[in-house]
Amino acid sequence: MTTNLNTFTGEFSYTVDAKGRVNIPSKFRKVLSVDNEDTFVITRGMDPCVWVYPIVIWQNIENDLKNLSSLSAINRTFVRNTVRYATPLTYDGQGRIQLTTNLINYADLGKKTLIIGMVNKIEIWNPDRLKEIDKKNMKIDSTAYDDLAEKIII
Amino acid sequence: MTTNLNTFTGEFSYTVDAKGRVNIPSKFRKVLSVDNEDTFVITRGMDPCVWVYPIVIWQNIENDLKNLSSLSAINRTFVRNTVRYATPLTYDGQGRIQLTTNLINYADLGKKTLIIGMVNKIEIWNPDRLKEIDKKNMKIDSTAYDDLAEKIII
DNA sequence: ATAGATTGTGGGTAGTTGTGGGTAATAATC
DNA sequence: GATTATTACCCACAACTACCCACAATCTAT
Repeated sequence: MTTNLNTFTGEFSYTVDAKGRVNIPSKFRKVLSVDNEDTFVITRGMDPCVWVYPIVIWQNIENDLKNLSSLSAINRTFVRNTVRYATPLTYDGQGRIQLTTNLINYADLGKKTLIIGMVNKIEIWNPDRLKEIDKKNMKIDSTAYDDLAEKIII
Repeated sequence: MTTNLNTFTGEFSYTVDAKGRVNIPSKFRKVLSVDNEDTFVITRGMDPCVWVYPIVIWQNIENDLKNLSSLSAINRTFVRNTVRYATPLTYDGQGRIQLTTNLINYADLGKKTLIIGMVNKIEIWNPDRLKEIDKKNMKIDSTAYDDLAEKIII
């Protein structure tokens, strides 16, 4: 195996069927480490899209959250908003996951979708929504990347 | 089993029936470890909602409370308010728990409820009360999350 | 180039889940 | 002790979900 496990790159276009199922690209399923047992966690993205995590990656987040005391109001809000829309699900024999209506509405998903590898997670987009965001981001001054330049060498 | 035991995520909407029963989402019942013997402890949340713990998790909390010295007035108040409204209960053949009138009143529960997985516990909300809290929390300065950001990478 | 395997998409069916209500056992009240 | 209220357990049913099969399009390898 050459490729990194649980690491996703590339863009694919797929359809959401009448039952709310989408295919996870076979390239992504192939790099899923076996301890995931074919299971992802889907949740709201920070942008209007669906985020899909391999479950073993998500469990690290859960474990961190467990250590936050509920005596603090900020902690409670943070935990609630983080896990509120998160659902673990296993893909079926054809490699599809069943989306929740809540997330379909949030990401405004129709029939046509774009599935994008985001290194440690996957994003599912309505192509139109993504186009809008892309247009908005064109205006970002390139100096905005300067901070990142210190952290990442490309 | 892939998913963490006694770990709850996601948001579900359910109804409280005329007898004061609510369904525990089947996804939550499935991740309950067997040593709970289908039993939860319900109590007042710190927010205006009902908290539902797997009984084995609650027992850990009780043990922590035992270690708080009653010499301190704050400790005494804290212990009293924490355990005062706590009731263990088992779900019926259809997966429902019977709420107490005390907690229904406290959380102002009507027919429609939202059940939210909060990792190590479950919250039962009146949707309107939650909307209010959400609105209030929108105003939280985002710097308030900075401390959390250092502990948790999403 | 062709055969075989894989992949994406659609649909059917049996089992599960959420919700309502009924009845018998238990507890509370007078 | 008799009567009423409350709780626990059971049955019913519609809606939904998980699982299975089918098939065309694409890819892989000889």
